[in-house]
Amino acid sequence: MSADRKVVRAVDPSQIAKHFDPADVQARFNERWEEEGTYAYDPSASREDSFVIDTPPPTVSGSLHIGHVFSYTQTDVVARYQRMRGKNVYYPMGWDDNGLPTERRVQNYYHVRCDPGTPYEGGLALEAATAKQRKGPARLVSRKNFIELCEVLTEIDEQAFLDLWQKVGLSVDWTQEYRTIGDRARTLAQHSFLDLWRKGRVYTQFAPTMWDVDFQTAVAQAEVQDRELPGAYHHLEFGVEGGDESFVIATTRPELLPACVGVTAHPEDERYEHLFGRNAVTPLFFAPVPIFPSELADPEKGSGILMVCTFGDATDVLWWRDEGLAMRQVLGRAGRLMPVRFDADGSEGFQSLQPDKANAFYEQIQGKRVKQAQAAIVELLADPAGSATGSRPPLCREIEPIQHPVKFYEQGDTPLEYLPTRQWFARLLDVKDEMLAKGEEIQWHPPFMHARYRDWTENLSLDWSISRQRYSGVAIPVWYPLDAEGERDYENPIVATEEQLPVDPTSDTPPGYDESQRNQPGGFAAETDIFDTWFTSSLSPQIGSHWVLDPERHAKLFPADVRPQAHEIIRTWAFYTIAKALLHENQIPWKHVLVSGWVLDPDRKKMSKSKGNTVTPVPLVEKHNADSTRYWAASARLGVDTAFDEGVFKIGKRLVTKIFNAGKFVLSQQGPAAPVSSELDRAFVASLRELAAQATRDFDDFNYAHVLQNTETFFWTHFTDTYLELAKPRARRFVDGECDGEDEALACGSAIAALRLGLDVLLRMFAPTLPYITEEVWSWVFAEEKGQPTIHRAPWPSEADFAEIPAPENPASFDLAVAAFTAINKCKADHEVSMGREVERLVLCANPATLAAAGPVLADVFAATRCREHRLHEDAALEDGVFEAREPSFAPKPPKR
RNA sequence: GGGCGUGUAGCUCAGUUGGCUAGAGCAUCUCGUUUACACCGAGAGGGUCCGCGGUUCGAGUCCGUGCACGCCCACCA
Repeated sequence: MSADRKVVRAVDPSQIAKHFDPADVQARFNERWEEEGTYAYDPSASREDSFVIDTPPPTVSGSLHIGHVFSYTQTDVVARYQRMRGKNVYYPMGWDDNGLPTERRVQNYYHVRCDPGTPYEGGLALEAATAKQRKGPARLVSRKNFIELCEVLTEIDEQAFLDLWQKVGLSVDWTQEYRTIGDRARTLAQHSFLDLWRKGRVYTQFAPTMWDVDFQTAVAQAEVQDRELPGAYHHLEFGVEGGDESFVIATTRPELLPACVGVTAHPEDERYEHLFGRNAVTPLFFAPVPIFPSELADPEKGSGILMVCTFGDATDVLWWRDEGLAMRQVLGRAGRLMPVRFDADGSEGFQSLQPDKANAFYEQIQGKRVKQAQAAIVELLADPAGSATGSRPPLCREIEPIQHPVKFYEQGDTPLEYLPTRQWFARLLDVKDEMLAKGEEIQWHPPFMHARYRDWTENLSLDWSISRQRYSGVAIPVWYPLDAEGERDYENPIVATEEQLPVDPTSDTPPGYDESQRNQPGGFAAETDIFDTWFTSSLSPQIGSHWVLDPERHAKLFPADVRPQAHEIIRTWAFYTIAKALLHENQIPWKHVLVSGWVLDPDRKKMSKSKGNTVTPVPLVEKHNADSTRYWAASARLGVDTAFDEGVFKIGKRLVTKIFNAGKFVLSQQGPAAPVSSELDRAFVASLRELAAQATRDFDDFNYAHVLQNTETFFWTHFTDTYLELAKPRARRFVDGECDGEDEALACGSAIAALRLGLDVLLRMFAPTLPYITEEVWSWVFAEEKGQPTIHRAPWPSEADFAEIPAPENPASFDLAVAAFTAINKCKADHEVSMGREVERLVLCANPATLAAAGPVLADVFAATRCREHRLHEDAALEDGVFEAREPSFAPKPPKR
């Protein structure tokens, strides 16, 4: 070897820990990454050079779930890839800490209820309620105290999430943290409202709305879900005014009988045709109500004729509106039957042909909740005195149990009711077509998720109800003028000015008024409602970009590149975010939606607290390590639900250990610095190059799982099990003192260079998924050698890594070497000798073409298998590329030292 | 009731545009251990690719149909 040849810088393996210690490595690098701002967004970079992520702000009041780790890690893998591609990655974290879920958690945690009538108590600090306290009535606290409790608890909850994110190594830029209850989010949500108001996109209306009687608030169509519940048909006999006819209706809600305002059947139903235009008489309350035909009545269902109430369901609302029926509201906002009076002329809304009897009956159900009222009215219906036709009891047939879908607020426990209330709405029905067009412009991953959005949008039937009668949230920036009688003028609300934002109408004064005029006739009154929490979170891209607060920044961050999210909230979060971007700026909010799948329990059932099959993430991440956990998450493709399998964590752990050991071996090889020149090395590099190209294509399509799988397979089968073993003897020649000639030096140097290139490229390909082990191995040599202190800012492998290296003479060289290597290993296994055992001699057989083609790499094979003497034998019967090792004789087992 | 997805080895999953003599890991069995790694290595066994029908020279892959499971949605009589 010539004297001027440089020797590669190698690590001393004794300086490296015997085993990989994840806890130490995680702590060390988390600190360093934060110090060095490894993941910081650079606001000066151009839009084209940036990659913008609209991170889902987790609902902090929800419990930590293994699904969080799963989906957020998947996004992080994409973020890390883009960063290595040289993109300036904007990767923020927001906390969704306003809205009903927060309130519900506060109510449960402290066992309190908000009561706006209770006076404020300064310095109120509560502990989590004890089991004993929970048995008693909830403590009433003022609105202000309640909101303060929300603040305190969400901060605790946010810390738990933050800890988890750091435990799994999310490469979030923590300087870009936001809260949906924070000032910026408030300002922008209120600005959104102002903009929509100016554009005529929001309006207020008194109308029947879906109402949760426990939370006592309106809810939107998107937050409603059906639950299959047992119910029962009750068959009630109705009379007909001015005759002795009767008919029987079937109802599942007999308690709404006093609210009956009409009766309907299908127009072509011969049984009831003759009744249209006449009045029916209700049992118990003797209310005369019109009988009208409707296409919506199904002759097959129940008895084919049914009662219309204010309001039993959405169809009742339609009939009530279309037929101009009376309003007889019996159900109050708290879900109890309100006091009402029946009289002969209906002057108070409740007409009855026999008011005394009607009132007597009603008194028995008044004040009861829906379920109790139902039980009570069933008893009353057995009383012949309540009959509208004669002396038979009006409940005329056995109660028939059924299972039927009932609407619930998705966070609620009691069925929803339709109550007439005043609400704010955003007009979405008239932009359906534009919404659908925007959906086409967005790339959905996987593509079938687009159908979820399209179906929901096409079937939208109500405008978006954006007001909530709650406390923790962003205030609707509106006041109402009061007339001389002190009545609110809802037609002419006073909307806040941009300069006032963020504004709280309950303490701030509307423009042109004086605080002394609050709640005075001729003065003003505050809107006390808050926004639906989605009204704020649908602005997450704009909250990140600062929107109107910083137009220059907004231009660089909006629209975002990707929105990662779960599929069950396509109809809410994705849908509303698209709506906002459309209505405000006629834009799409992001170019790609990445829809993650779910983690199912091992029996492929959805995990839920009630089933007790949830997995708590923190102990799991601690038991395995961050990289293994990330390996598990990144193994699942987008949109695919995965059964939870702890075995996958173990495989990840094994991979991490292997990377550690392979890295230690490769980087401790000392030898001449030389280019990759030997045929086997060139063939190995050629396959590595192909792997990298494929991985880049996959990653550009967000197919991180494919990249991981292919890289892992390559690492194991092409690198550690084969190439590393085949190149090992040659790489060691220098240390073994067998590198005297120039050719030997070049061959040794070639092996070391190719091993290092293999490790270097594979580390970078693993880096997005396994940030800790790759950073650790990177830090031993590459960080200094390449002048890049962190692998997470190193360039993603590209053609540039391979440009200097000549293509192999024969592209099949690598596979041929492996085939020969495998044949000799199999021979050793068949003879039950160790892989390391020396072979005195053997005969390697293959067909003539194969043998000839493998010529240039066989020396490495014989060296790796420790064959001292060998003979090649042409056997034309063997297929191309197949080797067999025959007639071996093995050296004696060396004595144990 | 409508829409979408899934169904491949005992388990968890890959299988691009139809070329498969169907793969990987785990688990099982056999063998092997001084020098990167027992958190290891070599080898073996294991499958009517959910059923049925069709298109094709050829189907795990495309079409039709049925079944099972899951999810989303739907007008509570």
